[in-house]
Amino acid sequence: MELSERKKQILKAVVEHYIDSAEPVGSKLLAQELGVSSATVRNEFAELCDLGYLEQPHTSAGRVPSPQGYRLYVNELMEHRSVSAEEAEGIDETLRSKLMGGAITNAGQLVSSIVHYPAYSVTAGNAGLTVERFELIPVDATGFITVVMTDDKNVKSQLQSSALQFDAERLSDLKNLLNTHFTHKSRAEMSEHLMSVSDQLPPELFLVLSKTVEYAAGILDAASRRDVVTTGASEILKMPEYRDVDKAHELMTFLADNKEQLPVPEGDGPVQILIGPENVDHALRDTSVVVASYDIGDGMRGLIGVVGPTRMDYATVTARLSYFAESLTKMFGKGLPPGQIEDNT
Amino acid sequence: MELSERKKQILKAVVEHYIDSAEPVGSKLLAQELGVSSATVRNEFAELCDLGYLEQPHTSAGRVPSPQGYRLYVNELMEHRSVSAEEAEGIDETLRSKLMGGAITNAGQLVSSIVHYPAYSVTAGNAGLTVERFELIPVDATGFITVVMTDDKNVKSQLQSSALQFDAERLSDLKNLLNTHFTHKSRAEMSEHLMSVSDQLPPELFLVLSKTVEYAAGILDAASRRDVVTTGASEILKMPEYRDVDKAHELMTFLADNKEQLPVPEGDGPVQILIGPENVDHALRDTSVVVASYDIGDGMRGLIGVVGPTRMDYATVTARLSYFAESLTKMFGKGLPPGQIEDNT
DNA sequence: GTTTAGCACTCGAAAGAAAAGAGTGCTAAA
DNA sequence: TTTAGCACTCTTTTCTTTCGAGTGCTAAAC
Repeated sequence: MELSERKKQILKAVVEHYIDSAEPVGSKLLAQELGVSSATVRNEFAELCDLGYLEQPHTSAGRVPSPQGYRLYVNELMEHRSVSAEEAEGIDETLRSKLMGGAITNAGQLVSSIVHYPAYSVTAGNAGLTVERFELIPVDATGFITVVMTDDKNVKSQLQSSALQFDAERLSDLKNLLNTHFTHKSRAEMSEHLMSVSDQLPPELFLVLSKTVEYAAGILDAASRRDVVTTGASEILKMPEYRDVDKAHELMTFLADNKEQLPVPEGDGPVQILIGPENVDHALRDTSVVVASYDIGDGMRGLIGVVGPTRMDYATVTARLSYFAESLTKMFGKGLPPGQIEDNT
Repeated sequence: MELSERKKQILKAVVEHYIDSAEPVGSKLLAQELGVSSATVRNEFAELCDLGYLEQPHTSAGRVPSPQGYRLYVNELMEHRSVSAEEAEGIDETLRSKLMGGAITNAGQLVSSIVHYPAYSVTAGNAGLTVERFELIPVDATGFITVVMTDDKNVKSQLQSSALQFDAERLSDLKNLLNTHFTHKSRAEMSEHLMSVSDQLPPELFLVLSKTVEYAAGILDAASRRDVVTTGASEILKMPEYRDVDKAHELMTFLADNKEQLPVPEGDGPVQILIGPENVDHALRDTSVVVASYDIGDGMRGLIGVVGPTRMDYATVTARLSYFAESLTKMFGKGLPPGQIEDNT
């Protein structure tokens, strides 16, 4: 059953008042606002309660939106705001100054400072990554530099030393071996192949080879790992719902220790909203999460989320977060050279 | 004036009781413990108050150690505990499992989980670092890999592209140019030299050169930066002194936003303790900080600190922290290959 | 001279009582 | 269908009271 126009109006008003006061909203206030009597509003309240859109903390308190109420608000009632010029300027400025050659993992921190809720940032793991090319550069008698380029054109390198003497020729042989047999292979295939050549090589050489391969495997591992970074947890202490230290503590330790369980929706829309009990995780039962994804390039996506009480300022958060995500995407799209966006190499 | 033996004993007892109860300690309790009457203890209390070692929150409460009292306790009275076998095992285990190829910046997190106070970790900035060697590896017509080895034998690399065509010879020329004029130079010298050659080179070549030099300069910058990472801030919410949300909030935002101001003592001893007002920073006025430094190798030192209320369990924290720092030093000393201890390359 | 028993006193914390106030639900009239 | 009116419910706030731990001081005991 579709709600009457007035019921929607009332629900909207309740949600918005509650969002910025954190106090149950009573009939008198809305009566004034709608130009009807408080009794009328009360009747509507009662019905909205029956329908499950509102709740009352106790008999003689005002009404509070239920999760279902928030859901309706977010889906239909909320005015989709876009960021104001000043906000946009502020966000751009933040991005410019803080992300300059800086780690993508800091994205969460920036968002948190923009929306004033805790935020998290998920670096998309690239599981299918392989090595495109090995390069070995002699340094001295027993050491050389290993350079590994992955097929997303990232380059990592390390100094490697071995007991074995390596002249240029030998190094070149090793390099060829690596490039012919260990490129464009998955982690598992690399290990497998390493095993298979273990008895065809002199043991010292094999040792060096395996060290190099392990280094490369480590790079692939690191790239496939989905890293979650949370920031701004202390923001929640400003909110009345977390005046209760125990509640605050619960959420904060969750954000610190169980961040891997923060929602990572398989996205369709640009911004997704999870309200209270819609979160699978029990610890997030009375928080809401707003998540946006952005394009890193190479078809890969990063994810940023905002966590807050169900009484979250959805309109503002959604607007800022999606603007932020768009800006990030644009930034990457503009084709910054990989060396500059590459995270902390 | 030297305190009498009994006064010391009483002070010690007050500190230790207060450390684990967070309640002012009364004369009755100590009377029982020392085998004297409560009146005697009260007399001693009064004198210790006059001398500034104890304080009373209000007339009819027990006594609480003053910062000066803690100081005396830490300097003379505290039994310097060493970690138990189980603790040592636990710490070693933590180190082994979590630091495997892992970031040194996580040291703080480990310490925090070991001592149950917020912790911070400072990566020692190496300001005098220079580039030891450049290496350029051709990839395709317009791109090459830049490899930079610094004089601490760390190697970083990046893919660089340019509008200019680079054949092997030209690349080799560029490499020689870099290695002859831009190695073993400070950041400033590099920039300076770059300026001075700007008109002696064809502009396109100069562009590529400067990109490369800037990349190297960025690496030196990053290495010289003193990074501070804080973790475990939520630990404070367990402590009675931070049941007050506003206090907790103050400290937490300080740990999140002003971590650069956390004390970085120019160390002499292995572990340093700063008690309450001994901290210069106002926000740390009623917290204590315990800091230890560890050897990274190359003569460089890292720093880990623990932050907590003045009523901190100094004996345990000191013991665990110094054991942790020693273990870290040993780990580095054992000569793990640079590639493994190198932070997130 | 130091220690101890005794006792009146202080002050915060906890418990209880009372008042205030916001908001409701229901009924009956407009 | 809306509204005014009114009794009722609960929380919040405030004020008092009580309770008790702990003190400081004095005078006696060791």
